[in-house]
Amino acid sequence: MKLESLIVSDSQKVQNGIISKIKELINYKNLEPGDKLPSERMLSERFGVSRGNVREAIQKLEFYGLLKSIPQSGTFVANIGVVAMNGMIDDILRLDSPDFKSLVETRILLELKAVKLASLRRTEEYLKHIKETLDAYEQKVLSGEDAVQEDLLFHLAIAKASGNSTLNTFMLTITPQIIIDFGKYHVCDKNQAVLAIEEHKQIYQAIKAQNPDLAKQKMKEHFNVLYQYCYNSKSV
Amino acid sequence: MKLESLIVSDSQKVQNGIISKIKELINYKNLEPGDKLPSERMLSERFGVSRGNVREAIQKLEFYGLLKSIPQSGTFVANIGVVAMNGMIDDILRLDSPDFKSLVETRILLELKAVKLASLRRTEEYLKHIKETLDAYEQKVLSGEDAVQEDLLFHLAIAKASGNSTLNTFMLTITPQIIIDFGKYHVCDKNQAVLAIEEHKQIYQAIKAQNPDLAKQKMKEHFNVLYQYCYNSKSV
DNA sequence: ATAACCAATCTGGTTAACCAATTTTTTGAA
DNA sequence: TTCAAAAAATTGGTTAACCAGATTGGTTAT
Repeated sequence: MKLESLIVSDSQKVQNGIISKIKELINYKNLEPGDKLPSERMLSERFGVSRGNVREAIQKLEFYGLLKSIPQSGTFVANIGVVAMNGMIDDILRLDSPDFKSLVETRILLELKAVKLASLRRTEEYLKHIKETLDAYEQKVLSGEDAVQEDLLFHLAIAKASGNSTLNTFMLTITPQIIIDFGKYHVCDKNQAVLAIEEHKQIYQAIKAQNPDLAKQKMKEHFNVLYQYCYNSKSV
Repeated sequence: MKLESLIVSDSQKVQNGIISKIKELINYKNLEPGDKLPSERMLSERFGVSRGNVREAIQKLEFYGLLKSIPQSGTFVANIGVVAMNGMIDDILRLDSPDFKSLVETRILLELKAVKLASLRRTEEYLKHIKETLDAYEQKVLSGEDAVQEDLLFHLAIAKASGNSTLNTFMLTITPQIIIDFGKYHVCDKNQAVLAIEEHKQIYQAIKAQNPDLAKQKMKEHFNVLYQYCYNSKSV
């Protein structure tokens, strides 16, 4: 699954259509966990679409854990009942494109947790990595250059140090979209970049000192501009 | 991106190899944002792999916002500098398979936020949907049947009511894996399922009353068994 | 009657050929 | 010499043919 591209393309629509058809088929045939789906070829013929389209739809459902393809054998309904199957497919079909507000809101949630965990769990190696990204950011800003990338890498380094692989993955997922929107809305200016150097340093020091509450507090302050931008208030 | 399958397959390895090669190429040729990558055919020949493999690798990097393919034109480096590009590709290559602990830890984080947001933002329609899943769960448990699915749908209904599409997507992403692991470790027994009915009702009432703090508190209590399981302590 | 075996068939996965749109090069008239 | 128009080459996307392994049903030897 992708955290879909923001534009709902035509192929997206046909894919959703196929997913709906597969859902109907599972209900109609009363397929239960472990049952085999008709072959890709049969599905493509029955639905009147190409086999590639069917494969894409199956892969998407496989990503969400609803189906399981086994080579040279078939595609099987995962170990999940028809009720949850229906509910989740409906959810998947109605997945909204992520809006900027929800992206930022979620980013803040993830980062505040990540910085706490990083404070508790950081190894010397990860701490060193954070320090490197910190220095790189400072150097870039002080030389007057744009440092959006280095800022990003500092935050990703913290996520990596959190020791939570799921958190890290999610951060990697939303970061590119955040960057794109940041560029679009011109959130960062030079002045803020200079101020952020000190904020970054304080966050780093708190992580180094293994003080999770302080680290979270400093990260919160660092995000104030984002809060303002999205909610027009200092706290949520 | 997928939140990769837990087994690192062979094709996974060759894909990571190709991603590494693409990274080296970008560095070697000093490609900057907007520059065009060599065509898929040239890359497949240069790397000695099939064009399909190259396409997969490109699509993965496209998912993380690092590349952008334009039909009948070419594949381009996204509007992100070489520094962030290198850092993010390294992160992507080193992405760990999500372990159960990090999944649960992240799930709790997401749900506690979701239940607060749902309390604040729930519409009558979403509230009704939550109520439906609540009743379905109760009925299933009281009739002595397994109700893992209905439990899941209750939690997903709350995520949907949070009004945060990114949060909702992430919940959908980790839920299947949680279910699989739950089944594996036999976390839920009949007794807990009955107790959970009351907990669900209290959560629902708090959301209905638009009391975010109470809702979060009740959700926290509901998760106590998970905390115990993962940390051997009642709170984190 | 049963178990072992084998070949025909069916499966998802992979590869190569094809397509339409785009870009680049060529061409020829002004 | 210039520039527009057309043709050739290149692009990512799509489709159809092919592959190796799993399944299945029938057959045969025990």
